[in-house]
Amino acid sequence: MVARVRRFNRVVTQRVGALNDHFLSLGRPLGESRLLWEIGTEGRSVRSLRAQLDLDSGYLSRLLRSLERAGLVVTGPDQADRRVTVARLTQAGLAERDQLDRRADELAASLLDPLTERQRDRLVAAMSDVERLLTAAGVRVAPADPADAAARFCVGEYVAELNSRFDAGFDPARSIPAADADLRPPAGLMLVATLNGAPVGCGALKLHGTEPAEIKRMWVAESARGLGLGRRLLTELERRAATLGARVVRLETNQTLTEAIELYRSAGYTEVEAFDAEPYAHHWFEKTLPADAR
Amino acid sequence: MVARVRRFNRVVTQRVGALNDHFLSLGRPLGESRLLWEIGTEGRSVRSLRAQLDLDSGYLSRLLRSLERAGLVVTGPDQADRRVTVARLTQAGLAERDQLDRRADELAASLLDPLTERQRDRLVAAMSDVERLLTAAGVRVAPADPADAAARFCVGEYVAELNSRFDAGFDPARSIPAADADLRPPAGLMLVATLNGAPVGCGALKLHGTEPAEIKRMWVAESARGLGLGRRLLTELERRAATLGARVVRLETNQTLTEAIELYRSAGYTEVEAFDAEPYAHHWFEKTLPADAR
DNA sequence: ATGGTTCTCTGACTAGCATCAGAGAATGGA
DNA sequence: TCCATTCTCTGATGCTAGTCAGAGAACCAT
Repeated sequence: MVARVRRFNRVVTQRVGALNDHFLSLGRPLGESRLLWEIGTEGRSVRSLRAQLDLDSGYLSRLLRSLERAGLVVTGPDQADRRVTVARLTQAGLAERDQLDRRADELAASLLDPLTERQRDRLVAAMSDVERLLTAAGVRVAPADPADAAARFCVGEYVAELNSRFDAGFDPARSIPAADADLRPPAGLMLVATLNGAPVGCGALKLHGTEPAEIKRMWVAESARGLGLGRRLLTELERRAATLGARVVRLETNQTLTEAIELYRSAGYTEVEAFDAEPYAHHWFEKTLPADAR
Repeated sequence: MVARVRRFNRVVTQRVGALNDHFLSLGRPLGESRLLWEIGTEGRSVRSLRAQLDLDSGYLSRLLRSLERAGLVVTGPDQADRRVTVARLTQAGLAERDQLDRRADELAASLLDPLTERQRDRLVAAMSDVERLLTAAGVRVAPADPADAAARFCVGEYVAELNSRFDAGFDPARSIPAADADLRPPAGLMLVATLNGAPVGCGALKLHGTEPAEIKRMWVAESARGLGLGRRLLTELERRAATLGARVVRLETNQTLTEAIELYRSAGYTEVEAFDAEPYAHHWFEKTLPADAR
């Protein structure tokens, strides 16, 4: 299995990676081209570019200066926060970015070109699988403090989504509360999933000693669905609940969250009588954790 | 379709490419590590390294000098041709190469690690597909002179294979000859397929004006089977035969070449009476070229 | 207002990757 | 034997990528 992955790595870096770099440099250093691309049509703050491309601030500054000298970029202070510099593409910069776009299309087409129709279809299908699964493999799940920016972001998205999906909206003040302290060891814990540094999912646990633990705040970003992330978060929460003493985990959910309900059922949860008075819940589930996980 | 390929390129170069580079440099410049790897356990001539890695001779020399200084490599003149330098790994060099090997395994494992069993199986299956099809897309098919080294190599392999597969061996002297001149414009032509510079297949055409053209010397290297290369060569030969005036193409083959017979049938060839006295043939095929190809 | 923090920029520097020109040894064919 | 060619190496040189330290402006909480 590992040998197959290595073969894949070799072939792909040779055929795609090298070509990619070569195609995307239009007589310009690769770093500059990449930066030009990432600035995008709308312009971006230097701050966010630095975070995403993971570049040294001095280095990035120099790259920008070089693009500016070439007349492809203009920079200026951000209105809201004048420490922040915003970079925007000029007409010439936009034109060059378009050209990069076209080159990338050509590169992709050149990969497909020598193949028959059927081979192309199979290649594209296989590429989609690989891309999806590599993305899934790139998601990191780790405990986080509920007050962290990433955790806050996730919970905010979670609330917003419930509010848009529940028939009568969702007001967290009316729901059974889960304060930060409840989701922080030793009372509980919170897991946050990140992809390339951006938060894309979360899940939390309220512990009650050997009494059933409660699963809370299960959320997966729109962009990260179909990667099996919900199941991964759920499995990880169960594992941690078990090692922290729980023999049973339970949770409640709303009837509009059909994919979540499906997940719980397929993960071995069974529906039980209401065990609390959560006003937004229609279904209550619980699962006895396997003995070997405890 | 192109957009999907581009997504794939982005995700893969990010997750595989970058990691690859990072993993494979053990405190040593990437170029040196790669060179160390390519020298292999058996040692290689500087000449072949330069050809494969496509490096400047001065640059390569410097890299070798650096590895030599580090005690990982020894170089010496080749016995057969004392202009050529042969590089061999020392014990230390072999040990470092082993370590690179292990790192590459780790990298591959780290890609699979966060996934479930099922996801891994799917990922590996999709990777195999992508790898196979990208390899297929990397094969270049181009006309070549029958006297070129690559063409000679292919025909040599072709003869060797027939000799090993035919029940009574194969002696080209007893077969109907096809001299270089017959396979060179305007009398005919020869196509050679190469993968990363190495010849992996061939096919030839003997033209007879508007009379049926003959297909000869169809061969695909063991290592390049399953890529649809036989079909691609055949299609390309037919196309060229049509543009050069032929309305029909024909060929003869031996009963032991079952996959070739299958290819001809599925490509629309029908079996006909013997049209020549080729002693090694059991089946004679012909195909009328579609009018729009002429 | 003040002190700590955030953000960007400049200067100084290093390592790596690469190319070109030319020298010198070995080879092979006329 | 001689001349063209092949092969490798050294020297000179330039660009790219990236790091580190520190300065100065803007911001924010107190």
